[in-house]
Amino acid sequence: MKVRTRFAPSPTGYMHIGNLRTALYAWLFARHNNGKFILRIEDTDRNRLVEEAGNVIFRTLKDTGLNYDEGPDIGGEYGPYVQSERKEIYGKYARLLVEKGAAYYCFCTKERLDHLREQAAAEGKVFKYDKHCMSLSKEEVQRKIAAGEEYVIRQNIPTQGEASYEDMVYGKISVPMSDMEDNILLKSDGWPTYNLANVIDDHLMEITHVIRGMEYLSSTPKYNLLYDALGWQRPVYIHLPPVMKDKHKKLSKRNGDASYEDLIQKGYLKEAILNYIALLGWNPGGEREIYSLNELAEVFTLEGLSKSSAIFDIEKLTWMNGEYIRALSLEAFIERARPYFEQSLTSHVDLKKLATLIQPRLETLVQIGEKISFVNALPEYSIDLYSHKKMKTTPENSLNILIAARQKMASLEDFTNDALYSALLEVAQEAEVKSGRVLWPVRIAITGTAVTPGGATEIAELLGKEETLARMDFSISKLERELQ
RNA sequence: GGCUCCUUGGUCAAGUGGUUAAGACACCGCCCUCUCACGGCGGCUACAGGAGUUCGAAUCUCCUAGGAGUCACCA
Repeated sequence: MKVRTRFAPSPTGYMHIGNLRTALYAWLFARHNNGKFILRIEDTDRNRLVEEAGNVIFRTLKDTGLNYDEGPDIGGEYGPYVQSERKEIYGKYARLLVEKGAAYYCFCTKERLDHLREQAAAEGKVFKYDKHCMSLSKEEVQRKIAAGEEYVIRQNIPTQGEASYEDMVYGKISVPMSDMEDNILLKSDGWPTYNLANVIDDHLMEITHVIRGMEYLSSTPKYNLLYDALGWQRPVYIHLPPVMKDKHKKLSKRNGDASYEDLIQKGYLKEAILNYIALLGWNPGGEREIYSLNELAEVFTLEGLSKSSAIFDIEKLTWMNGEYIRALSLEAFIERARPYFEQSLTSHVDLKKLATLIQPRLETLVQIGEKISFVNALPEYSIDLYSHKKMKTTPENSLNILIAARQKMASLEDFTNDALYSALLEVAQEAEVKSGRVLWPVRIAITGTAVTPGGATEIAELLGKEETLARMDFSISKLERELQ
């Protein structure tokens, strides 16, 4: 059997991490099995459409490398791949279901339904449609339709027995028929509901494995009834546990910002995002955690899927992102980081040198700005920074050291890290103090920053001789002034 | 509330009757070290609770509790 999976989002907003993970798993399963991955847009709810949403889906899938073999914008032999372009198909099958007795026309008004609902609520019962219109004769139905009465088509669900199926992750699921309602298959506006459309499309598109969120776990038996009525083979079901924001809430764009695009905005690498969410609810068994997309496709199997929900942990993603950043070649890193450098760097320094210092110290790309601000200009700083207990430095004992260091540095032809380092060690020796007594003050003097990506000599090399000496001079006079 | 499902440390998780109950993130400590980070070493913390079955239960059964999903002319 040729595996065919699909990702079938409705274009009603942004794509968040839970959606992306569903797409990822469907993609991985298809790729692992040498099958096809299909994108289908489910836009039958004409009221909830969001203008840009379709494009966000296309863009995200392309950007992440979750390439689809068939889809709205690339076509395929099972198209169209947008439900709004398949309207007649659903109508046709809805009527076929009526003929087979698996569905029926319903003319009940909203008023009657609301009344029934209120009644049920008053009695403390769960509302369930009473199959009122099922008793209508064929003639009555014809007459009403001819008279232009609005109608829907409802699924006719047996009142007795149990409906069950085998889910690949949750195992056997069985639901009493009596708990299922005669859902609407075709709305009065002529559009199908998900209940009908997903079945028709998955079958017509020859989807073999339906991979989707577990919110469909208990309604799947109803869909199976439709497959059975039509004499179609049921697909294999793979329901996924949800990705949570915390113990109680599902991840949502509203109360967090875990959309894919938000994470990219925050400086996360797409590879890290994919890698992290792949492991949120699935694991390959071993201890390895870093996998490229293709490596994931190689090892992905259903056995690794878990049944329980998983909380999205930004901390771990952040760690993994750091791993990905560090694994980049210097060139690749500079390429990725360029926009951030351009945004926050105003002075001219050797980008390669800066990148070398910064790359191993980054967890996200946006941290670049804060980490390199001292490069642009010496910030306002307090001379308290010269105090460091472990280095045994104070503003007072730093002053003379800085003067000596400044003189030594000025005499250097070769203003590189190594040369600077040995020069400053000499200063320490001459003053008969430990290296930290000179390296710490120098770093503070030229950066005015407590924590910097690199030591005193690395930063001196980065800034260059002229700038370094200028900053030394400034800091020396600042100290002289403030120590009076 | 009915129905469906879930439950190993703060988080992700290995584990499928016999283990000192892995590993990772986070946190803490130490080491490395010109600050920080990286790296190395070590520590902390878990089988939701209770009954069974069994020589033996995180693993099997039942009950309880907690949680999630669903109960739309949304998907």
